[in-house]
Amino acid sequence: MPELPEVETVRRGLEPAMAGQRFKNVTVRRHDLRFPVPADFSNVLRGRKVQSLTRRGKYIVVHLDGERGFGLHLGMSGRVRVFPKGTKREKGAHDHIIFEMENGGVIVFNDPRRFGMAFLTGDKWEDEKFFKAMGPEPLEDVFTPDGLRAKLKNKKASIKAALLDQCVVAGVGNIYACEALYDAGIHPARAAGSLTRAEAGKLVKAVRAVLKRAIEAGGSSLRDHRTTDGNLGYFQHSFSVYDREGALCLSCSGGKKSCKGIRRMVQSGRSTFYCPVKQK
DNA sequence: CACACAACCTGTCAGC
DNA sequence: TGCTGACAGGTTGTGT
Repeated sequence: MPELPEVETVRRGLEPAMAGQRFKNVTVRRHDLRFPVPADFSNVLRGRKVQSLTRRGKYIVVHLDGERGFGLHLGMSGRVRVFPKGTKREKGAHDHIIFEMENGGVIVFNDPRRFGMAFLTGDKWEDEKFFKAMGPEPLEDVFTPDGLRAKLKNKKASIKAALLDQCVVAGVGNIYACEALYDAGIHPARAAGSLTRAEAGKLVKAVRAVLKRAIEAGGSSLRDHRTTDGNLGYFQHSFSVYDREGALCLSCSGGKKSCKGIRRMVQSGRSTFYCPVKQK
């Protein structure tokens, strides 16, 4: 479920439920996520007030009053569900962390595959190892064609693989890498270092546009993506190429070009979808 | 160093 | 209906 747009959607759903509130109790039902949840996680949070929530790449960072804070990552299958006071909380088989707030609200972190993470941060959360080497936020001004080009310089790996590298740009995952390359008209197998200045410009624009659209749509993603109130995201109906092998893309269905449709290939172990006519 | 790939773990879906 | 295998949004560690 979770690339940048989904994580941002979760952050927005979490904000009203957490910000300004104190943790009454935090229960870690399983510590064995991608990394062990710190043994003192609950104790550090209990009684503390949440100041604000930010997102960095695919991570959510919760800032506590005073010092410290904590981070969450949804992995592949993580979900966060908010149950305001008075709502009935259905229990799930993979509810790993339960945050009970002083106002009676309950927030549940659920993650079947347990690729997700929960960790404590110091006062300077940016110093955390997860954020140290992370690339620019794609929706901020720091993400520029020249900056991107500099990162890709001399890279022999494919541009698709490079986009998945969180050091190159933060928050882009498999779906939006495919979608952005399609938008920019760039073939996913191109060597990353071979992009021209103009192509880097197109790609920056495309990444931004695709992510923004997805956030506006309430976080996409796959059939089972849910927002914090349990509703389905609905961007899944508007992918251009992702998971559309064999179909004609918008640009080919309109014209008279002979195109056999969207193709699927595997790059560094992940599915890539692309249109061989539009993407060069 | 840079890159490709396996591993982590569970659920779902297509095919037989 | 039930079984098996392929595959799934991410990240890290290992091996070439």
